[in-house]
Amino acid sequence: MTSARGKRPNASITNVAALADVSIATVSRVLSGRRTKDDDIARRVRQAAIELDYAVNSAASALRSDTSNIIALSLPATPNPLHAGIVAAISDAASAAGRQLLVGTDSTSAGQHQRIKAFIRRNADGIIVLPCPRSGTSTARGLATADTPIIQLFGSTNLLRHDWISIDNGASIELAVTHVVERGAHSIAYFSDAVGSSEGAQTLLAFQSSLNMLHAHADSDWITIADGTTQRGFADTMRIFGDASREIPEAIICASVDTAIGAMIALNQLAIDVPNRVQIVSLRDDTAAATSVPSLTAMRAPLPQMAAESLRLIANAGAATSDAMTVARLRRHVAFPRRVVARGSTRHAAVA
Amino acid sequence: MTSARGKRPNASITNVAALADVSIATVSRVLSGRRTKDDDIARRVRQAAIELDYAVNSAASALRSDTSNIIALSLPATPNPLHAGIVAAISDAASAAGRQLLVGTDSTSAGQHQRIKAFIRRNADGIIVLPCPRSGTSTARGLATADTPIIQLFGSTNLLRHDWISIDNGASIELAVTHVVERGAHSIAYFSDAVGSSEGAQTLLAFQSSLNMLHAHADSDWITIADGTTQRGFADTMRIFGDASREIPEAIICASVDTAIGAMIALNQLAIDVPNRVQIVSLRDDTAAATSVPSLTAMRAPLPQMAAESLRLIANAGAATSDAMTVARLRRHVAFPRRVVARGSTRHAAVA
DNA sequence: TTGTAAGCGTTATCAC
DNA sequence: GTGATAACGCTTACAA
Repeated sequence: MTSARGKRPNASITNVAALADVSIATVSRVLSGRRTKDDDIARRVRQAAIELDYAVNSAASALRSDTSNIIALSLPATPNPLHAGIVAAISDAASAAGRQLLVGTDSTSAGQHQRIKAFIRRNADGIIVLPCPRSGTSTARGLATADTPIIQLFGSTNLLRHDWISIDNGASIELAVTHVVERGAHSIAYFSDAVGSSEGAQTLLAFQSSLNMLHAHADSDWITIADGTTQRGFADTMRIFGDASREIPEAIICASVDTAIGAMIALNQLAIDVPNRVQIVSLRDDTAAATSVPSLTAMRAPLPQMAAESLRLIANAGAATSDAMTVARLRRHVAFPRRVVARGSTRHAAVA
Repeated sequence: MTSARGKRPNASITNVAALADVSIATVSRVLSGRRTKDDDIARRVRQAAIELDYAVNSAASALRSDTSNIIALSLPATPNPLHAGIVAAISDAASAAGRQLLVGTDSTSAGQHQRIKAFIRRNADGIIVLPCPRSGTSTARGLATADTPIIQLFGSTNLLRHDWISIDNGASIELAVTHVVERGAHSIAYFSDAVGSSEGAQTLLAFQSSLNMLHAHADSDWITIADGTTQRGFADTMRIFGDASREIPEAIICASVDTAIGAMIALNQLAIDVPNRVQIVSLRDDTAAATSVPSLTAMRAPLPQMAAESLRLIANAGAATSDAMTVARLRRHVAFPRRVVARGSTRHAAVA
């Protein structure tokens, strides 16, 4: 029955001002950091705020100052396992910047367009969009005039006509090839998945040129293009490694974790040692990679960096528009390579 | 260069009132549905709103009416593939109820506690919490007094002392057993994962009692408890099905998709037909289940229903508290069984 | 540096 | 049922 228990649910700035014996303007200035001095007044205000368990009313703050401290994220509704990591990374970055995260999912680009407009109405500080597949250019038009910064995250082409943060697939596979070559592999198989023509072709090209650059080679039938299933990895591996009379590659690069695990099961059946006889790298990562035996070396998108960069672009966009106004701003494009997470399916790096 | 291009970015209720030649109070009433008549005035107001591309300023609305139209969701930061589906389901349900979704991720229950307090400060209409593993009871205490409804979603125990929506594991496995028995299986293997003692034990018990009830049986070494990896499914299946001199089960129930796929690869190696000789069901679903060959019958949590129920509980909580006030409200617990998604690894249902 | 006071756009209250 | 008007809690000129 102490007074602490019956704490008033929502104290307002007026209560704090009264308790600290200053004006509400001073309270606002101290708590928002617009008043830098750390004297007795500042201390009294902060003390009063703590005592009353005060926190600014975000609705009032948003109404008056026209800034919501909200970052919005539009996702495709298709439950992609990567989405969970993306949401977590952006949530973290937003929290670090003192902002909250509004999320919406839609299954069509038209729905996504509506969603983005709703975000703009909410006066979000910035909007991050993972475009739905085959999102038409229609998405871009109606949003061009809005002054809320919009960032496209991922996607194989710049569907929205805005700043774009994506994955550098060419650099990623070059890193994968480098990883196994540095660990002693001279011959490499590549189990590609047949993602959209341009992206898949580009990655394949980068694989070939990485081989040349690093003096490694691949027989033509070591490069297969199919789905990303476990069975496919198993079948391709059985075919390529099952014939004892032929040369076998010293490493496999797989487009998916499932394919890599299928390959590992097949190699285990054939009594071919991983990683000493054959090394395996997956271009994607997920929880199964860490739990397999041996654990699977895999690449992952640097989500925290990509999220931080998104927020940085959003923050800068505000400055840019106030400067350039009606002049069309340059669209920025930042592409990150995936990072290698070294695990048990590749060897320790050779000491030169 | 039409006037449409230069459309004023944010028209306010005053502009709409002027254009419709009514008072702002009437505009508010018409657009918020508090005025039911559909006469000329209502039409004029709606027309004017469309013409000006007007949408209410949510900050002002939230400030004045003390209701934010925001649902908040707190997730563990660990990137669980299920999270993507959960976010999508809740986003859909929230959109259907005219609300937006605020999301925060945290890796500790302490962080989650802070997050929830921030959501309460944002004046969220309701908060949905997926508790972090081993979240202590500390999470519950400080939040008990808040009148913002809080719902726990998933989790194996009611960590928060609030309404709770979860999965009925016993009913789920009973449905799985029924599914294969109805399709002709009399003997069933179970590849369990060793999730937390209570939940795992409970599911195992339900498996046994389902067998009894449906007159099916399982040899004791057909029930294995291990991790959920593909390799484990492969190894267990090779062991149980590889000895031609022994009886083999007519169905396998697997705790994970990966394990089920490992089993399917093994059966394929052993030239045992799926689904005609052996049927397979996974207790979880993911994208790999649909793409395997044959595709994998799997169970999934009814996320749309669970999300809708969450919002229903939140909506009702408002009514309940205004009635009961200081009286401790009864905590509600709703448990949904997973649903079977029938695919190619089980047969067509036998016609009785 | 501080306090005073004017709004931000909406909904609630009150007369009519 | 409608319209004038007062609030909601905060930020920000502007005056002291």
